[in-house]
Amino acid sequence: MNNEVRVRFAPSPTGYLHLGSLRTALFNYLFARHHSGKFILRIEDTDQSRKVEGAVENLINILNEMGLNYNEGPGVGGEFGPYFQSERLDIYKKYCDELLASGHAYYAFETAEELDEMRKVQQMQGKQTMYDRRARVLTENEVKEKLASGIPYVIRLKVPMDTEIRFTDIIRGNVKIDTNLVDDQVLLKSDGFPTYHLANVIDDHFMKITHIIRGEEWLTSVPKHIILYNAFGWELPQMAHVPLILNPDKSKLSKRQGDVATEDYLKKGYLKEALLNFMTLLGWNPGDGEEKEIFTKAELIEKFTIERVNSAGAVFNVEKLNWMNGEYIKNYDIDALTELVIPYLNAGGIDTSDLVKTKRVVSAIKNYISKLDEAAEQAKVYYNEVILNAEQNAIVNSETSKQVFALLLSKIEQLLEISTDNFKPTLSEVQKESGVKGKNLFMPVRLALTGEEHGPELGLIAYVLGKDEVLKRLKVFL
RNA sequence: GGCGCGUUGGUGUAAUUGGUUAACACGCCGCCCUCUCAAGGCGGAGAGUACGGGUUCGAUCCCCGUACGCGCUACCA
Repeated sequence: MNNEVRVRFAPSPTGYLHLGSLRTALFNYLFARHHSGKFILRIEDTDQSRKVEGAVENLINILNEMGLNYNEGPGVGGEFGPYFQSERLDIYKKYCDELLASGHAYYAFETAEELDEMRKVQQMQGKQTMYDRRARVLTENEVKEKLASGIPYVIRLKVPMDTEIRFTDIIRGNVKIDTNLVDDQVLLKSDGFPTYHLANVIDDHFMKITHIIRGEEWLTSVPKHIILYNAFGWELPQMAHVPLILNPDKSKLSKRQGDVATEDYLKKGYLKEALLNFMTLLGWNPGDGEEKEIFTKAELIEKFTIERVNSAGAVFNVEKLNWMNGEYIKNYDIDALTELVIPYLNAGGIDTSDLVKTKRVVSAIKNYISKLDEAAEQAKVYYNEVILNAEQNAIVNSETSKQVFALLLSKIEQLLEISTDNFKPTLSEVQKESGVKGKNLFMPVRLALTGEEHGPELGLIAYVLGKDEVLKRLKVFL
């Protein structure tokens, strides 16, 4: 139990689940399950100015919908809560005071305007913009006075000078950064809330996180965290910074260039299994020359290791997602698929009250769609009323067409039921006996049954319509 | 600008960790199937591993430099 793996997904509630976050959550989840460890959800809601109504609920819903169930966190509890940072303010305060007392942090009183001014000057001088650590020289009495007079303050980290922080990232290997380049980060804001850095370190420690798996954008702030761990005398968890997901132009995946919210993809009819499979393979592969690409969640859990996560960013390729989603649709259990497809058919104005027919339709279209929102368009042909234009009427009313219809009719009447297999042979018989073949044979039948010149193979159409409906439609043109 | 990270066909990834005709998938093109649009089957083009130097009998793989891309550089996460 002592060596139990504990990882966390710690999003700030922005209102939707970004695909990049989804993948981070996914990697954490797979890692935890692979090691029979715990997957924890912690909400990083320390930025009061960015609060979004309902964001947390939405986040939890999507996580659950995606099947990334967490062992501890909002709603499920756990012995290391609370799991909202906004409910842990007293903890941060306490440890910040400790830092102050041990000389690892200090008070600073600059206003936002003063800091802006400072940066502007630095910029003009061509210097690096960072806090000039001016408050470090304040005497104890000066600090006391300012505090007493009620001037707003922040607490900053006292970064040790002239040294180098080295650490090992599971994905990136050894990284080193000169501390002179590390900012005296604000730890506690003037509103009493902690910044990410402070809250993160404290929470990870008390929640006994063993592995920090998060986005690459955090890599450069690791030194700040290490300084904090050292100041507290706490053991550093292992770290793995996963690569970013990119737009086709290689910039960080953004709203401007398409959908980035997981819920948008779900809405369009990407199956969660496919999305999970695809996202996992973006920047990871099982190695060993494995050529398979379709994996069940259980397989992913079994094979997943963070060591094999790539270090380079990966372009999000929707085309491939479409293909993979199509594969999942083709192989999905038909009853389950039908259930999933029904809302999309209804949205397209298709009446699905006849479940038997609906299921036939779904089995007919599943090979032809790559996402569920294409279902209605594909299914339309099976619900069409047959309305023909002049040209099409001429085809249907030709001498040979009438002959074909009559023959076909008599043969179908003898069939017990039309199946996907027996319709084509029946047509072949008609061909032999009537001498009509090719387009002259098929097109009239297609038009009579669907009113369309294009569409799926006739066997499929006849099967979906069923014997009675086929007969009915043929009789119209006799 | 500074610092950090990265770089294998258009895209996602392989390559028994220094010895392969650099492989697979998506996409693209062609053929077959065929009444049509697809699907499916078969095949093809496409990288000499960003570039330049090393180390080595031998580098996709190790080292250095350059270029390019991305990230960070907030009292946001």
